[in-house]
Amino acid sequence: MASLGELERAVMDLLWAGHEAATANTLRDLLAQSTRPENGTAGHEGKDLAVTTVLTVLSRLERKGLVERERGTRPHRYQAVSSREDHTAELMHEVLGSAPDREAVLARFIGSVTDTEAETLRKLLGLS
Amino acid sequence: MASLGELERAVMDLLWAGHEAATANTLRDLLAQSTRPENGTAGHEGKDLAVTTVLTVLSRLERKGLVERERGTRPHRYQAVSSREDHTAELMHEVLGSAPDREAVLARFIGSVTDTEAETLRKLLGLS
DNA sequence: CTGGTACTTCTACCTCATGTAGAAACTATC
DNA sequence: GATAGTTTCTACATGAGGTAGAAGTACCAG
Repeated sequence: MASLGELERAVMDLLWAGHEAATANTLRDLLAQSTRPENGTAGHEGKDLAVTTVLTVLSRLERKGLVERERGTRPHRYQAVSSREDHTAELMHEVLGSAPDREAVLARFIGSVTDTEAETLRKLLGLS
Repeated sequence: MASLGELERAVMDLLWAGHEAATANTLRDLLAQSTRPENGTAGHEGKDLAVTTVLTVLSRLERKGLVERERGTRPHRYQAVSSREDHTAELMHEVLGSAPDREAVLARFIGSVTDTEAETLRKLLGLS
């Protein structure tokens, strides 16, 4: 249950930006941002979607457990449940988890990581 | 372009088994195996699918670049393009690749790996 | 060579996820 | 209470994946 659609991902990108800034976005916020072309990442740039479209997507993301919605306030506030990094790492674990031979997979995985990243990993594992 | 359906995965499981044994499977082989209940992993256990169903799935897997088909021989022979481990590792890279802050993701990822696996990683990284 | 059997290709249908949005219900405010 | 913004419900279109029939193709037995 991992994959996101294009629009879903775009919305998550906005929410993840808010997550870093510890901001809970309202629907209006999101719409404003999505129209702004600077938001390259957000894909769907300036596509001028209907309000309800974004709402629907937010509901679906909520159902998927990726978004939390504050229903108390009047314009509801939406926020990503976890950071983009956490989410991605979790995804990686999901992918890895389905493998019978996890260690073999890890070996391959490590094999094709950039040098910088290998260095980072060494540090994290207390190797240097 | 990563995800596989349930049946697609089941078929890949069979083909991956063949990959280890360097065997190119025919349709008949696959059908025989899929009916065999020992093949827990294969899911879809003994579901007795129509021949064409499996063929269709194989075609789709071929289109996705996961399966290679020898068209020369009469019963065509099918085989996984890469091992399950390679494929999984590649998937992990795909997931990681979409992240802007790869190193942060790796940090989280490493944080939730079993001790044994951490040890494996140390070995792998120590050598390179 | 000829028919039957096995194999392959084409086409099709169903369901579900996702993108998209209108209609209606709701709420705060003037 | 009318109005404008917000939220919910409902709905349709498209594409992926599961499933398989019908028809075409190839190969062996006789």
